[in-house]
Amino acid sequence: MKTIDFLRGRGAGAIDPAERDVLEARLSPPKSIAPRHTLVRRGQMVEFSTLLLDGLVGRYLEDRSGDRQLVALHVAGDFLDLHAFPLRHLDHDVVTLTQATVVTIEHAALEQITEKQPHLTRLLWYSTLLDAAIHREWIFRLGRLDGKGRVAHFMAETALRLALVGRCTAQQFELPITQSDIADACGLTNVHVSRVLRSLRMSGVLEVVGSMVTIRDQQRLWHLAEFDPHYLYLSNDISI
Amino acid sequence: MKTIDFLRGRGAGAIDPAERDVLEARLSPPKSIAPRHTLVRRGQMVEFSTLLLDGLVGRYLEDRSGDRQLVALHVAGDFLDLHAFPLRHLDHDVVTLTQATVVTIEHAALEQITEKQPHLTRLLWYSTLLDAAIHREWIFRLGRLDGKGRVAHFMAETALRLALVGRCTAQQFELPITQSDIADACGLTNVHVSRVLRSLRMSGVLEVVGSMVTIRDQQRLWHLAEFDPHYLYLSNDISI
DNA sequence: CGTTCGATTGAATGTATTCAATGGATGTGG
DNA sequence: CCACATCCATTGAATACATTCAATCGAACG
Repeated sequence: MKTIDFLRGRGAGAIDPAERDVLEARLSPPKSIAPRHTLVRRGQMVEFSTLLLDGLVGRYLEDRSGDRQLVALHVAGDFLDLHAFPLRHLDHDVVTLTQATVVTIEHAALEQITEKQPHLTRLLWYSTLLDAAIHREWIFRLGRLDGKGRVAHFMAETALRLALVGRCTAQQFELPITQSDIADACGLTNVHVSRVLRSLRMSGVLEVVGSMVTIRDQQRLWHLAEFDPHYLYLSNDISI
Repeated sequence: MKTIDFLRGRGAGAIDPAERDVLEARLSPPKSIAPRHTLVRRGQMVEFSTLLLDGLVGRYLEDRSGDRQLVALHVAGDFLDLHAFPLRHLDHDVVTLTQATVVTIEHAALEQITEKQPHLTRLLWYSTLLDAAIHREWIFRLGRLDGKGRVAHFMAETALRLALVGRCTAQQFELPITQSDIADACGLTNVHVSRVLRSLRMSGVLEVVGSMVTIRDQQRLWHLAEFDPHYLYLSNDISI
């Protein structure tokens, strides 16, 4: 079995092989999940956490009228709900966007790790703080950027995070989600996302054909997005 | 010295007196900080974390033109930059909004705690995850609410968090910050915040006189804000 | 073959911004 | 003590941005 992508490319004091073994030994066998399947519902007590091996998963808050705000998008290597270990239950829903492959780890096992493996514990903690750093950047995206900037920022971030786990090469990546999903992430309507993507395409910044995204001009994309990957805490040896 | 307000009113398995002693024994003497003073700058390596005893502190991301997006507002009892312990440096600035009183704890001391005190470690972890939960709600606020809803949501959250630490009684609280600060938090201009506050005042929902905020109709405030305090992980015995 | 879903476009509307001007409150130096 | 500057809040007018509503179209699916 392929080594999991957990924390791959991140600046944290690397997870050492022994720790990786400790973690992997406690993981369930991989499981495949259908698209648009709810893994964890808001408020539900959870006894285990889920690590994403492949696919895309979203975390959602719902408004009164049932419209969803995407508050996080997860790619391979991300823990989806490690937060639920200290918190005991989540304040939001966790839903697959695409077909996904996951493994789980019991909270009892995580508790053992916190008792016996302080360094590994700090790495797990660290990974939840990366989520928080990304949350903050999403606040910035929504609070300070217009539609074009928001979509550009979303794409810049997603490309980079996918690149870290080998899912974006030569400025191209598969993003098998709808324009409504992008709208949910960017606080826009699907109609406006359509117009924004056209504008990005027309100006030669970025092209979406089917589910394949191609970045044509990264410099302008990053400029539009006011994008600075600092917040992703990449290791120094990652070239962008 | 008054017991610190850390995790007061939260649902976590309570911090027990022995643990509280462990923590308090390692805290520096209290220190007073002037308003608008930068405590931690983005990217700066930090060797200690800061716990807020009194006052208001903001965490900011800056855009290219120097405009700030507030990504978090901290009240008494909050750790301002516990994130910096696993992360080593921050992706944002930490700035006092008002006069503030803080104590610090060395990262070396926190590391010892993670080696010897797994339960206390989980509580510290938990407190950073509360920050993340609040981040998510801010994403919702910016992505799904209009100006009136955003300001209402900001006020509803702030009132409740201040109430937890005894700084909001009878639906009144001191909020000695400017309309521009509120604008920075809500992704609006100060001009529009002024209009929104007028509208909230006119409709009898909320009144701001000087730095004193009075909630006149909590039910309508919460409705406008689509506010549900679930995400604050309050203990069951907290009445709102 | 008809249905559904996602993407696209146009027109009208609404919300928030920008720019500019004003006024009150506070603080400072002459 | 007054004159002046500064900060914050407020208001109006014009503009920009995004939404809503509605219609169309192609592709995928059963």
